Amino acid sequence: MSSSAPVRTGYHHGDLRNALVRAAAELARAGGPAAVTIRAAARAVGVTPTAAYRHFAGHEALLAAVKERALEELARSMTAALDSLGPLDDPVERGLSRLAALGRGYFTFALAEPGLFRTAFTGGLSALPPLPDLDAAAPFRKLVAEIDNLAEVGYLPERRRPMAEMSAWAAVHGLVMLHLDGPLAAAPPADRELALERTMEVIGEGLGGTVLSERLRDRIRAIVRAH
Amino acid sequence: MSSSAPVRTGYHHGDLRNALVRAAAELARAGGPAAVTIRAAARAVGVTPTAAYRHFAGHEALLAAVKERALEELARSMTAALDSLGPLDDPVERGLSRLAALGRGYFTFALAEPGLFRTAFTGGLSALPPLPDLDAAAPFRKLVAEIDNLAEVGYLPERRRPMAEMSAWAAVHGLVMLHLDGPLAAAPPADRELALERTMEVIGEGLGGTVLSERLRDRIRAIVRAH
DNA sequence: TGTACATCAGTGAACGCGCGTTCACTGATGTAC
DNA sequence: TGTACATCAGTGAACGCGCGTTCACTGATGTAC
Repeated sequence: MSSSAPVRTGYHHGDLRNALVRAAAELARAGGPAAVTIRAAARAVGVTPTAAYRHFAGHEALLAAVKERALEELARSMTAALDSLGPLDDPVERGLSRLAALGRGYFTFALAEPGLFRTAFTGGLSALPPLPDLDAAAPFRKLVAEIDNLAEVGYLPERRRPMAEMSAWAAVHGLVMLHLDGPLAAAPPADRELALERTMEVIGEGLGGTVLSERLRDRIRAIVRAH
Repeated sequence: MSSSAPVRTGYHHGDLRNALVRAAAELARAGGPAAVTIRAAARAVGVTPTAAYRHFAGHEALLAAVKERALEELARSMTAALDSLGPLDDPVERGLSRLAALGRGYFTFALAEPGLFRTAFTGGLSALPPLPDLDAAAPFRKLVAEIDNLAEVGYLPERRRPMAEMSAWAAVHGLVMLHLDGPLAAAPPADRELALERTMEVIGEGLGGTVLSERLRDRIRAIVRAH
């Protein structure tokens, strides 16, 4: 009944750090970045705020831990979308499909878990490491891998390779913003799906500088639609 | 000397509402959305916080006024970029050039006035009206006009028209995010320019589903580079 | 195997902060006659 | 042209809020001998 009343055994918690991060992540899920406070997390765990300072330098450190967690969950959503793809022989078709799946996974997570998504990217995209070591962030690492593959496979000519991951990330991330609190927030579902579909097409064609075949476009559309 | 000491004549201000919005906008410029408070704005004008309540329902109303102002300034930056374009005869070349200029204007404003930009879009893109009446926001209105033109001119086939403005906005907005606090924030200027250039190319080619001629690509690149 | 003691992980009370907002008020302005 | 009075636009003091953070402390744990 009193699922909100935290029960704790004994004086020592044993795993307080993790418990606090977990609790803080739930706060973020429900209320976004502003809901992540040391006091609220401690309250949820059933511990004094002071106790949190044994495990975190301060509020900022707790928030950073939550952001990391949210980023991992985002990466999992992207992986899930990738895994739901059937096998494909043609390498270009396969590569473009995987790119579209990544975008779908990103988008789906953002709309399903706006609180976590917003928390991951509160204070801008500062949760992502600077350009040289972008691979440190799981979601970006996945994207870079697919873009690299698209280059190897010959779809992305060398001239078009630089910054291709930035354009792709930007388009999908921006589209999420448009949906989360923006003009598309209240749009009919059909419009929203169409917006994602068109954006993935634009990316697919724009990156390679290729006009996609009808068949390839259909594939992308199918992937984007199947959530 | 004491430029920060607000001097006021008489008991009645005469134009307090505007003075407060102006002051709040300066706070936003310097410190982003969090710096916009009723108390700080009143302080800057040299008036009691209570006085602000004669002109604004509360903090939210003041913030909304600042957002509006910031959006207008953004629109002006976009217009300026448009105006700096030379005359062009070929309608497609002209249309694509204008689209690129719009993107450049958006980008330039965001990087030059991060505080105002962040304030305009704090709480997501909620400063923008919902889809049906997007034209109410000046920056979006400009974008839609150019996309419409691209359709009229025959560059955007009917199938590709829907949501084209969303994809374009998303890509540029997302790219700005990547720069403002993201992985590109500390990147070398050459990389940052390249990212914008490539993104505008991807949009240009991806929207129309066309491979741009070498000449057209050069034009876009030139526009993006000339800030 | 028992005990002394250092160390670790919590408690409880309190602080200051700056904010948004409300209250009863007063000085300035303008309008009817 | 002067005056009474309604109205408007400010003042000044105070509230409560929830937060982050610090202090001196105490209960629990584990290790040396």
